[in-house]
Amino acid sequence: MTASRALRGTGDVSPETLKKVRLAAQQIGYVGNPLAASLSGKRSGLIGVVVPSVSNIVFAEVLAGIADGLDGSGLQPVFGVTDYDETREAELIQSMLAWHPAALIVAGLDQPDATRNLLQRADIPIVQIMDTDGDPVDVCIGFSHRDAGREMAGALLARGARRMAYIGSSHALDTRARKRFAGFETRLNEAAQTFFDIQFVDGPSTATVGRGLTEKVLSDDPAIDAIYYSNDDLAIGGAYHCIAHGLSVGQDIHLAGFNGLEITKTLPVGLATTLTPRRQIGSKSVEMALAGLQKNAPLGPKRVTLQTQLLLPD
Amino acid sequence: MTASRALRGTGDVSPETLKKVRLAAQQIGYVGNPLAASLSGKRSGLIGVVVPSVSNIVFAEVLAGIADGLDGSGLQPVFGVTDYDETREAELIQSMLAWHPAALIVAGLDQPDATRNLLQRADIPIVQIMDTDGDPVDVCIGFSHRDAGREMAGALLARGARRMAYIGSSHALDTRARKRFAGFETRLNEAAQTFFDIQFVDGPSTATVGRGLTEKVLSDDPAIDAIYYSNDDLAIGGAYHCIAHGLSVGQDIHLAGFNGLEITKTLPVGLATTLTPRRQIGSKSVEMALAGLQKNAPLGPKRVTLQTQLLLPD
DNA sequence: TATGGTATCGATACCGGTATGGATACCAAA
DNA sequence: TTTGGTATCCATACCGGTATCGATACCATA
Repeated sequence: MTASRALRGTGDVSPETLKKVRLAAQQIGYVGNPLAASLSGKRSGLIGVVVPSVSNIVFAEVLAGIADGLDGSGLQPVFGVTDYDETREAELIQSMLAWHPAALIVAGLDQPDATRNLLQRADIPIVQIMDTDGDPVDVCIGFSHRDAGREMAGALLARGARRMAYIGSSHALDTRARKRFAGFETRLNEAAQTFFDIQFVDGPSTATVGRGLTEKVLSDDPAIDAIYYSNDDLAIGGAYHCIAHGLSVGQDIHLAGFNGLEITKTLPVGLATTLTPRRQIGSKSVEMALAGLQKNAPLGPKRVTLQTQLLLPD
Repeated sequence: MTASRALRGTGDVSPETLKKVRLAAQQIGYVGNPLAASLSGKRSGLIGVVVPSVSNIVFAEVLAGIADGLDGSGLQPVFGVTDYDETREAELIQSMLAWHPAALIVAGLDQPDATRNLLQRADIPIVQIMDTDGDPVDVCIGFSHRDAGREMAGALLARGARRMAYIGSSHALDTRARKRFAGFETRLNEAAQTFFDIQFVDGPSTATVGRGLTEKVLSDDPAIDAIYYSNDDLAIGGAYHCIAHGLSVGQDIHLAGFNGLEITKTLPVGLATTLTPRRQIGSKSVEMALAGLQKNAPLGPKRVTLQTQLLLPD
């Protein structure tokens, strides 16, 4: 018992005993068993992370941020991938909770009620990330997709675009893309405009798909002068189409993506996009989770909204 | 005890008892505590994953493959990110092992001896991934970077390239990039050739950096007729430079990357690249780990080499 | 000297499962 | 009837820590 206290740095151990214990531990190469510690103590050493995808660079960067934020905390991240499947998400959360994690980080605010209840009952900090348009179970951090969509619409209108099309993920799957769409459309309506074409992607959003749909949209209606894509991958495909067909982006047509991927920065044609603080969301979400563990600490804000940054070509 | 056996499906439970137990469990909403199970039984429910980076899409896809392969196995993946830092890697592996995971998946074959010993002593399946040029601690799955480099060199030579440059990650950090470089160079030497310029990237490999270094290489020596990049991100930057400057890729200059990222497929200029089976490495590595857990199972191969695929523009 | 307080330490009881080796019951064979 | 085997079930002892509380020693104060 004294040894346990000594190694953990909990009080009630004399300096000399502490030294002796440390030395002994060193010599026999003692390594604590966090499994046992988690089972015994109230505090568990695991933190659950549930994201819809990792092969998407956006969530990968969130994971990176989480790993970063967790550095030195002594917590190990356990992750699960839902593949945008609500059933799978519920199962995953179930099985994560069974491990009695110290906290849970979950992407999105729009879980079905059953899942929300599950989270609520868990009685650990629940940090919902990537979105702030809605009510968190506990706390959330991210940004407003609705505002991002609306802002981009405004920017395109300001550039003189009048005949716009949308190319994006299926709304059933990606609720955040839907919110951007809604925000964008609202702004259009305010300007007495509307989408002239809407193309939904089913399957993964890749440049290849984006290029194909861009071609389709423009051949169906060559007068289209702006396309809003639900993400940069698709938009890059659109840019490739324009490059290949000699269309002058910024003149003939405006392209707008979302995320502000590094690769859009050097693209030889101007792409509008919204830079999202993904990595920061990851690391901050950890901070919020950790803060939630301090039982006496002042309750932080329920909702942390980070700024996105509109990136427009010259 | 009987309940434990019933729920786990271990034998020695009568059909009726089994039914009763299941029903009762259902009714009280019993969820087992894998923490306790892992502490008690010899088998743990965690599997460790150590990768150098997740914000790199390549490793992100490996994680996706791992999550995929783990689906239904009842194991939870715990991950750690080393940031290409050997010290950090050793620490991470240490702390993962403290959790007594069922198996460990680690990127790379070239850990320092101390780390290898650590792994060796763990007495669980250790699956090293992404590389097969070397000796695994236990088993490994991946492909030969040396061969990939050599193959690409051959392809560029066959296309008539004679004055080649290399742009890539620092060799100190990325041992696999170094192996590709070495393979490439060996092939060049066989053809009595050598690199005319070598530019090392420090910091992350991005399209922006690739574009900048490409500009530098070509302005230093406009006669360069092929550039081998250590990955597609850099190569895409090179492609952007060429597009922006009206260089005819495939004629004036050949560009070769590595990984076969989706986005290179629709790039409006022809980029040579090597498609790597990242996702498959992830899922197969899980299979190998799981196989290693079956104590009586026939010992699988120590080294599984997957095929890469050379993708050349028309 | 008696009393009370503080610092330090250790015995004990869990945390929630699983491995193990009986105990029990029932049936068939001797 | 006795013996032995099989199918089930359960009591017990851990797994490796931590929470809790009592024991001890030592010092200062009355």
